[in-house]
Amino acid sequence: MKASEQRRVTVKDVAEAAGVGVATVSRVLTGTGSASAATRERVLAAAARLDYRPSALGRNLRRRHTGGIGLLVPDITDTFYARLADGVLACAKSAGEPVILGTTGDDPEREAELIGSLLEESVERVIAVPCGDGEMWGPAFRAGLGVVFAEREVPGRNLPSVRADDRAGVRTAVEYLAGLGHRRIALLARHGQEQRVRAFREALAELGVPVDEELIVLARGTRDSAYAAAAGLLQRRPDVTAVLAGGNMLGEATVLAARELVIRIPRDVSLVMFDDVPWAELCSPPLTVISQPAHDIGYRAAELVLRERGRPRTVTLPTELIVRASCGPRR
Amino acid sequence: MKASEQRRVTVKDVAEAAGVGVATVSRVLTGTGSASAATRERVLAAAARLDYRPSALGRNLRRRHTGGIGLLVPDITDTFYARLADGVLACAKSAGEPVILGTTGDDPEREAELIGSLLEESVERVIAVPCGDGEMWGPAFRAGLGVVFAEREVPGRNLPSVRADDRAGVRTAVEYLAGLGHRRIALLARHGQEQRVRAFREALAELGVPVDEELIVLARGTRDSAYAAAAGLLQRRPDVTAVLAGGNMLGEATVLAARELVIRIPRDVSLVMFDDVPWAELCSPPLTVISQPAHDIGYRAAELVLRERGRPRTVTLPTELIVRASCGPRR
DNA sequence: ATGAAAGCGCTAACAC
DNA sequence: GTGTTAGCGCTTTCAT
Repeated sequence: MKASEQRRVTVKDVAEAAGVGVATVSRVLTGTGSASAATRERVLAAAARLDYRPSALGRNLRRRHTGGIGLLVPDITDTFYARLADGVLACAKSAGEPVILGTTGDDPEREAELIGSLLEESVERVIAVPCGDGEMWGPAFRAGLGVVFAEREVPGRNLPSVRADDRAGVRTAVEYLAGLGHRRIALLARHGQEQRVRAFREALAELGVPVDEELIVLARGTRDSAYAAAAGLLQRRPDVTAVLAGGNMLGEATVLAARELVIRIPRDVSLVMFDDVPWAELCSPPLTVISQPAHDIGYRAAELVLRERGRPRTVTLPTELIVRASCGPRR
Repeated sequence: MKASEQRRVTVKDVAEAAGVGVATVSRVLTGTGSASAATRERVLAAAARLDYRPSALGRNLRRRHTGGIGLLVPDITDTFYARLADGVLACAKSAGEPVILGTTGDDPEREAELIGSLLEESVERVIAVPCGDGEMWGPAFRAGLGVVFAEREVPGRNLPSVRADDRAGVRTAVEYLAGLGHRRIALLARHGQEQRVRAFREALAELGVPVDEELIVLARGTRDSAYAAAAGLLQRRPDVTAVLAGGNMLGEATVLAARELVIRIPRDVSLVMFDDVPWAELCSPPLTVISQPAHDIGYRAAELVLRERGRPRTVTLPTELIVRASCGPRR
């Protein structure tokens, strides 16, 4: 007998074995409706004896949706998103829901494709770090999809999202740097993090530091792009005295580029990195960072998408400045 | 009109719009059977006009299985597994299949739970980094699940798996260390990496270095456990002169523990870490590593599970010693 | 080449 | 309290 010929145990089998109708089995197993203690007992026993596992396929088709959660991140290789995913998984686990993971590579087209296949799978809840301007979310909403955005939000519409407090984080970093005497501060950010760019401009303005647009450089979410951005900045503007890297990959790229160009941190340039990662402490020099609760962002997003369908809430989580050794006074 | 009241466009709608039967629509869309060029045209046009998306639910129920791939890793926060997952995603994307991610935390019980829910979802292909002795895989095989193991394998049974060449990697590291004059070499490994432990003993034996069992310490797959293992080893045996960390988290823990105990690397102890990660180069000192093709492991595993059902193959990928600055001659 | 009809496994009306 | 029945959306014989 080949393994592939195994017939699946179904409600019908259980019903037969327990001497009841299929509906009763369904009721007992899902906890819906009522059943006498005696029958309940018999059904449970039969199910256990046959090692019955309800088919999610049948249930989902009937209910016309999947219980699962779609999770869309730019890059699972970036520890920030890995931690975020971990948070989502932790919450989904307690709800017993499967998580379907997709990576967008920060490409709106890929994002649209992924949304499409989630729709095909009848997934009705998704957590996403959106890229692009959010055009592609139209079909999703029309299909009744419950969406919670994480880390970033889509401009325009007012949609549920959970994010770190970028404004406060950037502001804290800039104030710290300015307090050390820095004036030519650069910002390295990813596309889609306009929030941080805005906050950066504001913080500078409030401190009376003129905004030099050439010192704000945007990168895509790949290591190569991050490196190019960092190296380009450092070469083009050797007068920068401090840089704020808007993410751990950007921070990594900055350290690498600086070494390559024999620019010493913090003697020649100070560095503050967004997102605390384990290696920040191991780095030479240990990096001063703005830590973000990546895990919590994921967890809260999952809570929102799971339990608060419809209520568009937006959650902002605090960041924290952790001073280590990558910043010094203005040279 | 509430969004949730949207009725899904079905084959029936398309059939009606195209003036044909549902069977024809199905045939045209799946590419099965035959249809005249004219009808094909009409069906395609109707489908496009109605923005029809076939429901995976219906199809899967009918076919009695899901196309998706289950992916089980110990910890998505560990960059090795994140890169592995990335490889799986890359391959799954080209096949258009969704990936369901679950984390086991290296806990056999959790692993069993996850296998169970994959079975409920009728997933028929899974890629897993197994933990435990593989008892829990029995039900999976009985259900006809196609499994490919990654990074580790389950002892006993001969099952498809793709792994880095641990034997060669460990051997290379040990030879390198021995060549530097080291004799009291410790190994930090994870449970489930018995392969590496065995290779370690063999390599030592071949070089005529006596095996000191106290110098082989096993940890669970968490940061805390890794730190405890590293710190414990370094404290208990201040005479060790070199350590081989069997994974990036173990390496991280070793650097941290060494700093805490004011043990200098490489002056006091040399360190070789399994798995090259971006921060290895940024670390102080830059870490000498045995690099592993994490992405490829995932990609190949996905290829195997997708295209080579049934043929139990086992793939071994090469590792490479990358010398940086964390090793020195025996003090 | 194409349509009608039979389910896949499940749940929710609806009867009793 | 419990059984019967009608689908959910799709693919696949089986006729035509």
